[in-house]
Amino acid sequence: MTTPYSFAHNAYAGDLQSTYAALTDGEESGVVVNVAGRIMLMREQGKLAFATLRDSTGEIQLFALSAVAADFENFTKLHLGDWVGVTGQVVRTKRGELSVKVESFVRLAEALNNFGDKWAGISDFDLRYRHREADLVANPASRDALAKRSDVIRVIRQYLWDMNFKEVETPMLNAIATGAAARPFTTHHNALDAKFFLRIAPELWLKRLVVGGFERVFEIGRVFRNEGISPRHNPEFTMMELYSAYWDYEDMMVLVENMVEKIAVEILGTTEITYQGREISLKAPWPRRTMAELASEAVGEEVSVHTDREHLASLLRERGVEVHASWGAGRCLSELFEETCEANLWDPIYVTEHPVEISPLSRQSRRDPEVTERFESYCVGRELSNGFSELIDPVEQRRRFEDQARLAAAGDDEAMAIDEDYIKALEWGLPPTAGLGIGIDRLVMLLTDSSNIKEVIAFPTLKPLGK
RNA sequence: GCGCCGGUAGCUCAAUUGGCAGAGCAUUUGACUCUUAAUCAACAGGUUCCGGGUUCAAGUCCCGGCCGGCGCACCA
Repeated sequence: MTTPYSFAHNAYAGDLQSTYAALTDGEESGVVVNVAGRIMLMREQGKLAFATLRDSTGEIQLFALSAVAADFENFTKLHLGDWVGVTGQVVRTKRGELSVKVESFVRLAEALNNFGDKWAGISDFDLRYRHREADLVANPASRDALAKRSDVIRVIRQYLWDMNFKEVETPMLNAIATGAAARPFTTHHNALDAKFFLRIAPELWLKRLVVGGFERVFEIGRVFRNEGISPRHNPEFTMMELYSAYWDYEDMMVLVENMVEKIAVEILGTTEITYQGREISLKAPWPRRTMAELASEAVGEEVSVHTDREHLASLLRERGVEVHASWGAGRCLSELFEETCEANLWDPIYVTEHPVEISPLSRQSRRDPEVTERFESYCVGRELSNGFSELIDPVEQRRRFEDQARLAAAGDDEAMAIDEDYIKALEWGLPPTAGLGIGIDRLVMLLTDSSNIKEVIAFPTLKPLGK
């Protein structure tokens, strides 16, 4: 059976539903339209047939009468899932369903596979993720999550464009993987006969653009981290990073809470949301607490980056954490915070003043040189964003990289690699700048009440099927 | 990577203690001029994820493997 190469489509289901909302039962509009989409349901009744047509805007009923529709016999032989183009008058049936009264139709494509049970859809995770196209047809929640993801990114872009941020793109293929603490994927360039790493963060490139005079930049793009897959981790995920010259971390915290509030209001119409059955308010401003304060409250005694390292280590061991020899007081404090506090941070909160030891790209605090002007926002027990006043001093940056190199030498395969080109860039002068990173996938999970990151990624990473 | 759980018709799911592998939907055929997951009747549909083993007998028990979910580890 040959199928057409195009269809003179001129109407959408959603538009028809609103335009003809006032059409009364049994009334005919006199308007003929061409609609197209997928047949989702079919109800035959002798010389009548009703079908439910779905397009990208919604659904509308097709009403076929053998006396009116050309080729009525074949209309009733359409399969669920077939794509059709239909020409007919907009009417409302006697029983009140807005319909296109079929005058002629053409099958645009045949569905050889079905889309699961018409009531239960497709629920098998393996099938849903390996054949997401079928999942999207079968499951409204899947369509909704990916549509909201698109909306989130649109709102972020508009928000930042309105603030004169420029959207830029930086390399994904890098000679060294840096800008974050993570193991990279490796690949090879044949013509250059060179080893490359897929980026783990765009951070350093973006700051080099600030050095070059782009005072406000952002990038939304994929980053790759060679780590385990879990309900909250996909090996490739989408990071939004932005940098603004002349800002410090407090300015950046204001941006984050306002932007997230704006996203929630634009997309959900409210800042009051439910995640996995628990209420959360995303309303700005969010509380700000230092890591040392939160850790102190949790352990019931005053601890900070100035606490004796061995004492912090013993507090960790009491809690069953294995303490590595390379960890200083800063790393110990951070681990203590993660062990005792992180999972309990349900409503949005900023955790600030991370130790220098675990923040190799952050600028030291004006208050205390052992901690940095860094923040992480937490929500539903997870990190939502990470930002800081950027370290702009090339000499100090080199010292920090050298500390990282020592960690790497001690066996930490996630320690940051030294980037000479970045140090050279800082020597040309990075103005006071604040930076931010937000994991888009996790933000979308929050806004779509998704418990698994795969739900908000069109084609999540799956293990290839063995033979 | 480790632990727990799961995989039965195209889809959603049953199958008692180890005892003939089933239903609904989809598909096919037939009936039906206002249906709404239409209804009714009939036909057909199986490597019970794969490979071994125990047993008179395995979807069910044992071993190994594959894929997935959840937890841990790693991390954002």
